[in-house]
Amino acid sequence: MSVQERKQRERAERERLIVATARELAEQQGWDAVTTRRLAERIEYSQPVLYSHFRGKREIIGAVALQGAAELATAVRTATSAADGTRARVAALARAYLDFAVRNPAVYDALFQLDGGLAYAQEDTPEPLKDAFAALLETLDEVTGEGVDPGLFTEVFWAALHGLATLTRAGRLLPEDAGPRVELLVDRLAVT
Amino acid sequence: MSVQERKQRERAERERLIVATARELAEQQGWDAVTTRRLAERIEYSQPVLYSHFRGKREIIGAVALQGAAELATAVRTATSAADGTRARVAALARAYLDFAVRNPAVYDALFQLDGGLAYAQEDTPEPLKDAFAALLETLDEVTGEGVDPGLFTEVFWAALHGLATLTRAGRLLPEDAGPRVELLVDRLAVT
DNA sequence: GAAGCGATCCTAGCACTGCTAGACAATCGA
DNA sequence: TCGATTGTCTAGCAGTGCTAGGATCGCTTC
Repeated sequence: MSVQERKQRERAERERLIVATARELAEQQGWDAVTTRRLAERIEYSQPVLYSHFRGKREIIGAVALQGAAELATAVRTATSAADGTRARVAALARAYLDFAVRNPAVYDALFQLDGGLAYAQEDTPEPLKDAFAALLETLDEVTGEGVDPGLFTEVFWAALHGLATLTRAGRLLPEDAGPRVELLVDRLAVT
Repeated sequence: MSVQERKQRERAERERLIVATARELAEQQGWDAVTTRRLAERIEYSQPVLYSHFRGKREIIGAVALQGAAELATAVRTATSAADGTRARVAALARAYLDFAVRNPAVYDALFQLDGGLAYAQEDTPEPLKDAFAALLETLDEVTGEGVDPGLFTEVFWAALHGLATLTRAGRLLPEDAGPRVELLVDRLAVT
């Protein structure tokens, strides 16, 4: 049995290598540069090997997205837990979220921009995605305000952050005023 | 000279046909289905003809985007001018914007999601894009609040709308609660 | 230790993409 | 009517995601 176990281990290791390499390549040169040929070459296997691990490129993007969701949740929780006071916590959340988008553009794309074949806002939504949303909700729950559903409020707040992140990165908004924009958003949306 | 004029007219007409066909095809089957071959076939010319009008596919997307920007501006202005009262005007703006995104997904993508080779938030930004932003600013100026730059406020409000539009359309938010989300956004962001 | 068998991987190829060079034909001015 | 110019098309390039089929390797059994 140990032979099979070793093989399984090696297979899992190679799968990790594929995802890590795809992510690395995407962060370096954008997702357009992540072709199956280039990816195969980098992991030093032939193209079809990729398809023995994933159904296709889409699923590879999905794998990167799940990894990113977990990291995003961690980043948000770390930032909020280090902040004192309600207002500061929400501001920290917003900054951490936008910071993540700036620092990991390819991962952010995989999560929210590209089609990774993942289910969102449904029962069969993968746990990391649900948890990332939960990480936002934990802090935003405090500032939802009376008579408003915390889930709904979180969605709106998240959408605003997402809008800022994507429009800035696509050159639709100049990055210079990013700071004041976040301050304005927090001051207005959050009830403290 | 009239011969040349006729030719110019015919050329311009064909260019309109290309843009209109690209838009139609994109709305029907998504931008992925808009290949240069399919597009050429639909306008009943060969592929290279496209390249005598546009540098490439990107520029065709850009042309659709400019068309969309003008329509978006009109839609927003029509909606706001029909509303009575500040609060109602802002709500009408938000609904008109989101409605435009839902009704013209491909055009919305061309404007804010895809690369149409256009300059945004700069001096050489095409007029229709500037004007679409101006259409938002005209109404949002009223509810900016003291001590806040109207341009900055418009950017934030716009980003929030953009976030709602894209996340909803990408399946990240369920469309059911679209109404309450807009109400919440307007109530919180706008100072009335 | 050898033989057979199954899992694993690669070569080669399909149908498609955006884009372009060069041949060809139609139209214009002289 | 002739030459030149403009316009259009055919054919092809390099690249894409993905897959069928054969070859090779390593494990298991005798």
